[in-house]
Amino acid sequence: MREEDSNWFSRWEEELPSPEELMPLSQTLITPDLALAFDIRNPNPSSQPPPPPPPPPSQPHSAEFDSGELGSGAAGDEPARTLKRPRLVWTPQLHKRFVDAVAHLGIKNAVPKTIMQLMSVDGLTRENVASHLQKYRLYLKRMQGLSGGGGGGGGAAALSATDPATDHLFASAPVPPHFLHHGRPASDHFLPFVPVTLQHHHHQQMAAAAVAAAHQQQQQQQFHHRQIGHFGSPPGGQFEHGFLTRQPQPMHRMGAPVPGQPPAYVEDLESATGGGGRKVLTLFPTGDD
DNA sequence: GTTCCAATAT
DNA sequence: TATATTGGAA
Repeated sequence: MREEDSNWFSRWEEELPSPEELMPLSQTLITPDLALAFDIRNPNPSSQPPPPPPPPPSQPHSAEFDSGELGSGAAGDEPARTLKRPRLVWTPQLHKRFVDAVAHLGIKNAVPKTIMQLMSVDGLTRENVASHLQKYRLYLKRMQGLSGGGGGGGGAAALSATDPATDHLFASAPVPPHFLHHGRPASDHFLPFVPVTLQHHHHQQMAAAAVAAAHQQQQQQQFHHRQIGHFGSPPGGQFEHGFLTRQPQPMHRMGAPVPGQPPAYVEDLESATGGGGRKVLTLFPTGDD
């Protein structure tokens, strides 16, 4: 049934590559390195955490981060390098950005490094993406397998056929149809991100205040909100984070004729996609569930 | 030398 | 289970 297929396309076309949708996302992961280097802690545990991370000139004490303790072992000397980061939790938002990046790049160029660059998530490493990509590919392959059966047209069949318990995360993001069909770059010839038009916005800061529970515009999917142990999360306080999206790193490419450098995306507010509800994108659940 | 990818480990 | 880490290959 081609009709269903085309239907898919239509849907995705709308849902997918909107540069605007892609760019504004601002995720922030604080790496232990940076956290330590900048001494990020809880400057204002009272109510509003408006202060971005200005250069913290003074530091009374290290917060729960290092503080000494647990001296046994070889930890306590040079924390900065070779530090193990906490496991990255792939939130639906993060995954969405991941999928969008892959969709824009096309399967050919969708390799960890490129994906990571386009995602522009601070703290995200190539390994993180690679690992996720591996699993994502398996997911796609699986879907290909059963979408070929006579069931019904891909989407619906795939959705119902896949076990929600097996891949809820993946089910939360739209899957570019061409992924399932053939390896072809989504970009025919025009698609390297459009350097978002600068939007003059006097944003002061975007520290997430961690508010309402997370409900996206996505389909009716349910997620398990789980508390994750993150980096500088005070065990009894609120989380603090909110930073800058990763900036283009001064890296010189070696023969990579792919899309030009990831333009420095300007931060921007995300406008709801017709839903009407504006949502604050926060990295972690507030635990207010 | 770097990055990808699949397998394997935690 | 989900993610990290490893090791071989391009």
